Amino acid sequence: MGRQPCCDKVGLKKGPWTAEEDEKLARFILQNGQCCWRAVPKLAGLLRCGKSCRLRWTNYLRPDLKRGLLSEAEEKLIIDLHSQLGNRWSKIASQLPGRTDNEIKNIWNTHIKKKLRKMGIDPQTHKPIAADSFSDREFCTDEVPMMEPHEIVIPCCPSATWSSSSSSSSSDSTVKVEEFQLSSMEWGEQMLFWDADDFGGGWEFDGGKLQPNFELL
DNA sequence: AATGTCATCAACCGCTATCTG
DNA sequence: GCAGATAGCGGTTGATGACAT
Repeated sequence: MGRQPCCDKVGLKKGPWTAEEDEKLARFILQNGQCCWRAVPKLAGLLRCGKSCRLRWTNYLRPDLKRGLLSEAEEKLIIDLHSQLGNRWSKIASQLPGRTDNEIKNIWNTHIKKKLRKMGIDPQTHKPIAADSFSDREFCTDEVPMMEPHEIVIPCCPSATWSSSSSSSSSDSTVKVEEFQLSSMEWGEQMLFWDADDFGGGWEFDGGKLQPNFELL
């Protein structure tokens, strides 16, 4: 028998969303709220499966989404949470208002992993990579010295401060940054970012096209 | 200018968890 | 308790743009 596919694949559109589709979906959700994703495409007049609609809304159309680069504090929080939670992206995302699990996953895989490796930290275990195996190419996590999770410290930029929303910060970490030669970290890289408070608004329909009306205050 | 390579990110796929009858 | 339906999650892929040669 086998389970039914999440949606009838025949005649359904795949691939990138058009502005028109975005408008239909956003308008529908804003008017009716989020419920019963399976029914959404039909009711909103979309040739997409409910799953695709949910993803599009969650990752792109939601008005409360932050856009732009991550702040240093957000990046540190992600690293900290990842050391505690592992690849539980949705759990991590729930601690970062305005960020999606997909976004965090992408940022982790493209930026943070590299940064940690560069720092000599294994991104999966959050443990220092053994000196001989740390040759900026291939890493063997089996050879790293054992270290308890509570001993891990996320090196931080001296000027960085935790926002009040960073409830689960690593403030109780005890290992000195210098012990792992991490003091020359690159956290100081200039990162421009927009804070949620920098925006006033969300989406609006302008001339039949869905437009973000985020205005820098 | 043309081509190749790499980085990024939106979107899809398949699996699991949860809900409902 | 069971089975089917649905939602949600995490891994992976593919399109695209930026950069290097």
